[in-house]
Amino acid sequence: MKGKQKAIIEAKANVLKALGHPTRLWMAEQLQHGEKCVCELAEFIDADFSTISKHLSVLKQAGVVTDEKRGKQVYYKLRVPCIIKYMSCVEAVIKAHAEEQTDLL
Amino acid sequence: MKGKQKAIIEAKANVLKALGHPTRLWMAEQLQHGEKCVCELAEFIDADFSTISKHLSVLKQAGVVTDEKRGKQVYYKLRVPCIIKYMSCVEAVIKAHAEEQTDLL
DNA sequence: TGGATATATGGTAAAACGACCAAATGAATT
DNA sequence: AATTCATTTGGTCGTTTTACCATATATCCA
Repeated sequence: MKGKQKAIIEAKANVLKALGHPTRLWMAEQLQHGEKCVCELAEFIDADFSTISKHLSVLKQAGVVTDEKRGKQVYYKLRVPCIIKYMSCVEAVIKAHAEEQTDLL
Repeated sequence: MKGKQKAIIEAKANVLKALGHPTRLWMAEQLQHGEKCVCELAEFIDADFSTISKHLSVLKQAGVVTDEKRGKQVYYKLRVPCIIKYMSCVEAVIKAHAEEQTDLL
């Protein structure tokens, strides 16, 4: 694989990897209808604030979200909202997979 | 978050995580137009056969691909092809992200 | 200015991951 | 039945991830 192709696929994998954690995926889904501040997200996540902050940082580094500080709070939003629309397809995967496993019983 | 919602989001994150590795993403992309056997994929990957096999196993466990043994060979295919169509959106993310970083210079 | 609030950063330990090697399996060929 | 080919599995080890705690930073309010 050539250098550029390789770089592209690595960048794409990085985006998917960033979304590949339950907490981060949940956060991204919460942002699909608009920005939220950290505290709004944190309200529903049972983890240390520092953990939440680091997850958001991973999403940001991958380019999935952008952040903006306003007053005391930092607001995050999806850079490209389609990233979450895709979830319907991901759901199709797990549904098909689950059905197959159920059929085994 | 309730048990079922939690399980769903974990399964979805698992799918994204499975695709969140350059080698595995590349493999999935190779399968977008139909099945391939392990040896066909391996031909272009510079890694041990056992490594390749384990990557395929991760994709399979996540439900992204299914496998079928025919003769001496094992053929893999995407369970739900849309999983790769989504990549255009992932690309939009990295493009937007890259542009922003370039603007900083 | 001092204190409270919101968020980020550094350190650390446990767990998960990824790559390799060696060995096992399973199907086809001799 | 023995050998070969395609793939998987088990073991090991260095690297990365994740979660927590403690501490820092930045903004607002009194």
